[in-house]
Amino acid sequence: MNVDETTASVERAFAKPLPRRFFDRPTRRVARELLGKTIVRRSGARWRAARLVEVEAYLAGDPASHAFRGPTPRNASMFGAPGTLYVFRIHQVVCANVVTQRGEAVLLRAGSLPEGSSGNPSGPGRLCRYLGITRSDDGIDLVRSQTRLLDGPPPTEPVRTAPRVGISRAKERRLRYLLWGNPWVSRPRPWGRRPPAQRSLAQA
DNA sequence: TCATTGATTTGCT
DNA sequence: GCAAATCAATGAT
Repeated sequence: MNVDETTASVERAFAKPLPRRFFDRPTRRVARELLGKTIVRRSGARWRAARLVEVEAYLAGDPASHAFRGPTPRNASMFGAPGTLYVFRIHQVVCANVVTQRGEAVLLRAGSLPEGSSGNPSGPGRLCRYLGITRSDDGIDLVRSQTRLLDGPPPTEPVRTAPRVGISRAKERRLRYLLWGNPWVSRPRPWGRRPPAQRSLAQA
């Protein structure tokens, strides 16, 4: 889905979300392939969308995962069907994950804005704030609800991995996936002071 | 019931 | 770059 599309074409795309089998695959693969996909939230004729530019994988047996110690009231939706949304609160902020296989999920860390939209979806909390995701969205089905993931053209930027952000355990695992050079990737950005290529600025 | 901790963000130095 | 904000889920007592 592209940034300058009309509501009509959003509706068309909305009718064909990523199928459940997309999510029911090894989590790292889903994470990598979620880059460039678009998350859309619709309420009536209004909609908001972001093209994912940064995610993190949380795996079974992963001490950094909320599911590491098994199901609890908070993480229950991580054990739901593939394509379930897992929303949790951290400090004063909510973050959203896409459930893949049982007890595993992909944290949505940052997106880029459709042309003409304003907001700041650069960061897990900011992305949820931009999309209007709240705790009450925990457990919704991304295949059938008014919040969906839509396919799109493959990213032009290279996909790179990096250590995950803000965790205290399993810090060394490179389970953060991002579009290299994309200005919407949240901090810390793995490239330096300046963007690695002018070309990537066109992706904003 | 109590203490600890955190998949963040913001603002200040 | 670093620390404070701020609160509920979680695990320990």
